[in-house]
Amino acid sequence: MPELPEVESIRRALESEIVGREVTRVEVRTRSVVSLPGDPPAGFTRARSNAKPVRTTPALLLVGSMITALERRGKQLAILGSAGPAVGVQLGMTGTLLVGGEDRPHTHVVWRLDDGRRLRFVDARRFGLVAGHPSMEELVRVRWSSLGPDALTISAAALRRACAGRERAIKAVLLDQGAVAGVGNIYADEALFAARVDPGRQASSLTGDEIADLAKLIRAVLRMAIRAGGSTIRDYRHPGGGAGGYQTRHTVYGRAGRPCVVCGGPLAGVRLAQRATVYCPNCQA
DNA sequence: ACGATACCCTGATGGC
DNA sequence: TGCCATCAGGGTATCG
Repeated sequence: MPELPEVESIRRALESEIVGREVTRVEVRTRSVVSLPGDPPAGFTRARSNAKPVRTTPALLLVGSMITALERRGKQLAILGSAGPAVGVQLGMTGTLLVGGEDRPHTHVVWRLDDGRRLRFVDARRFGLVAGHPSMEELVRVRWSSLGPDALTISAAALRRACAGRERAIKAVLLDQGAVAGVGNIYADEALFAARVDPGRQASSLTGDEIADLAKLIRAVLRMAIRAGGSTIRDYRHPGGGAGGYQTRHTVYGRAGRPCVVCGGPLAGVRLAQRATVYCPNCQA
């Protein structure tokens, strides 16, 4: 659900709220959204849901640690603990991290902090994951090593490498986290429109100039979205509960059939890489 | 190796 | 109103 700008907005908000706080206890309410060393692969655990009793490995979930930093790569978050452990958080489609506030349904993990507040992982669809690791190095090895370069700072050269030899559509490449980390369905369409590139173009067919332009516009679109606090379409909320503001600035996402903001022609809605895709057939020829 | 598919799960929406 | 089908911002496993 949340793409890079939403995850980065959450990271920044949490950074000022919880860095420096000590975790005094953790409550795992839904074991199937938690991954710990020795667990079977995610799919297996997922299918069996809560068949296993809750296992307590509090230190790996930061109990006894002070939170020292929050890091992000693509859409992935990491919460670092002073005693060594690091917790990876993947928000999936509907996941979020909240501090304080009202209790909510679909709360799966609750960390109690030394100032009395609680950090919660809430995720209606349960596509998200909270993963405890003994160290940040281990988290990076297990969960981040397969990610491509971060989209917020992607260079033209890096995007060229991601597209080289790829016969798939450029949009499919942008959505592939192993090629470019952080772009999801909204910002893929927005960046491709800004760059005037047809989302169905074969990635390998883009010229050097087109790649350079696209890389620059991916960075620009993501930066603007972060500045606006991300896009709130359905569920996304800041850790304090507020909504983002970038959804009012979408040029194509969610606007199929409506006029293109540049040429006035009707925007096309198609299905590409199993995702709803909106583009201007005239501007993105 | 790559690309396309199925699947994980709940909730909102639109058509009948 | 109620029911059903369809659709969602994502990631992974598996198959060809």
